Amino acid sequence: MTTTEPRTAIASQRIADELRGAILDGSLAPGERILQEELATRYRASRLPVREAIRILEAEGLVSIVANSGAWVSKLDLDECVHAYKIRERIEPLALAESIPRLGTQQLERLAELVDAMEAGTDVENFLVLDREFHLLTYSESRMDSLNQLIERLWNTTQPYRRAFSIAIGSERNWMIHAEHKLLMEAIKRRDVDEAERTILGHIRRTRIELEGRSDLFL
Amino acid sequence: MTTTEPRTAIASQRIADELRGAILDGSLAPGERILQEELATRYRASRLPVREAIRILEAEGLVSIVANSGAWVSKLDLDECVHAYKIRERIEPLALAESIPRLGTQQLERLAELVDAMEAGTDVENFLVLDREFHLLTYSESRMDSLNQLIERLWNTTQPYRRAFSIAIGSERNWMIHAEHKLLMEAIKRRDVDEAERTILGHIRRTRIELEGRSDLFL
DNA sequence: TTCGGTCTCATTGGATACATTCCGGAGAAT
DNA sequence: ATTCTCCGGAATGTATCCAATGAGACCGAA
Repeated sequence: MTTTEPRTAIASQRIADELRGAILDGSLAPGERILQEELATRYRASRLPVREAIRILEAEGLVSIVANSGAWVSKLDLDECVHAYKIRERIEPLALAESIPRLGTQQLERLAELVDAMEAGTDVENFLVLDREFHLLTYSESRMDSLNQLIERLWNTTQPYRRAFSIAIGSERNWMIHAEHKLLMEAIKRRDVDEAERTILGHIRRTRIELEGRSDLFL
Repeated sequence: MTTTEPRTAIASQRIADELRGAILDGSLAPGERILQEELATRYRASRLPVREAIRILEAEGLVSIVANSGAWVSKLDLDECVHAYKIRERIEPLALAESIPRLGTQQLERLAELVDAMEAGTDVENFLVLDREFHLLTYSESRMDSLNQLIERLWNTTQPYRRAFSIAIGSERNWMIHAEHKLLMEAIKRRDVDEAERTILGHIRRTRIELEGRSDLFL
């Protein structure tokens, strides 16, 4: 027993996790109001842990708090979403470069599985889950925790818009995404860091540019 | 009156600001324990706003909380500090590139003032303040709020170590920093984005590499 | 002497109760 | 009719009290 972590999921954390899940899976849409009292009754707790949970999510960028007024699920406008992608263009290549040398065979196999599953499936929700796991897995061995957390935060805040985008384009242009995923995976297998960095950069940038043309997704 | 911001500095925010200041100016050293009760009496508030303030700072990475145990001022090891610099190497060039085209004459003048003041002064605390203002000012017109906040967070968490480093090297090798600042400022004045990106990247990277040789600063 | 267990106390986590702030609507005056 | 004011209700912010967890000291036995 090496870890002395208190395993007690303290209420604030638990509630924050549940709320985050609800936002990511789309149950709570951007712009939706968050009532402290409502959450308190739903999760069988008092308002205090709820408040702390809301603060946690605010720090992660998933919730916006206005003093003396209330909290809402964060709503990005097109610009803010584009900004997130521009940041991703810069930092995800770094995570990839640090991670590639340490990725093991099992992880490479899992990447291949994910690519196949994405190509086979047509369900949007399923694609979102697989795509996320694929990319985050490529970064998983970076040994830069703070960086990986940062990346995950960026993915989280833009998740609703990735969903809207995926639904909007249908499975129409997905062949390009699949091709890029394959290129990326091949570069990783060859441990070709430079090529992998270029590929992920292009992948994110292309997506960003497509996004910039779909301002209709942001009301 | 355009802003409808509630001007009421609610207690949690106020306390968070004071605490952040205390950490940044060195009054609270990394590793130091944070007692809720003590802060409560010091800031004439109950423990509740203090708790929320601590959570806010935890989200910013300045404080570490262990459930049922307490809170401490975050302590980075050498690796974590190096990671922060590696992330900065990737994102600060972006902020600079976005900001340069929009920097105005007044801001360019202020940059020149800061460079001169840094060269003239010998006081470490003063240098830290000026250096920070200089760099953040070069990013100030990026119009990417989330990016600028991210950069500020990275500066904040590494501030104690920049202080220790500055003290350790004395004013000995500062001429190189000053030279880099001047190069950067010249590139900005010429609106030469590429050159500016290269310069800031090199500036951060060189500092990181120097830092990697001073593991003694981390106990 | 050293290791293990228990006991106590200090500190944090949570619940309830109260104060404060903000928003919207009704009503009156211009 | 429009605008200003005032009031009421609802939701948030804060304080106080209680429960629970963790750390350290003290004591006892090997």
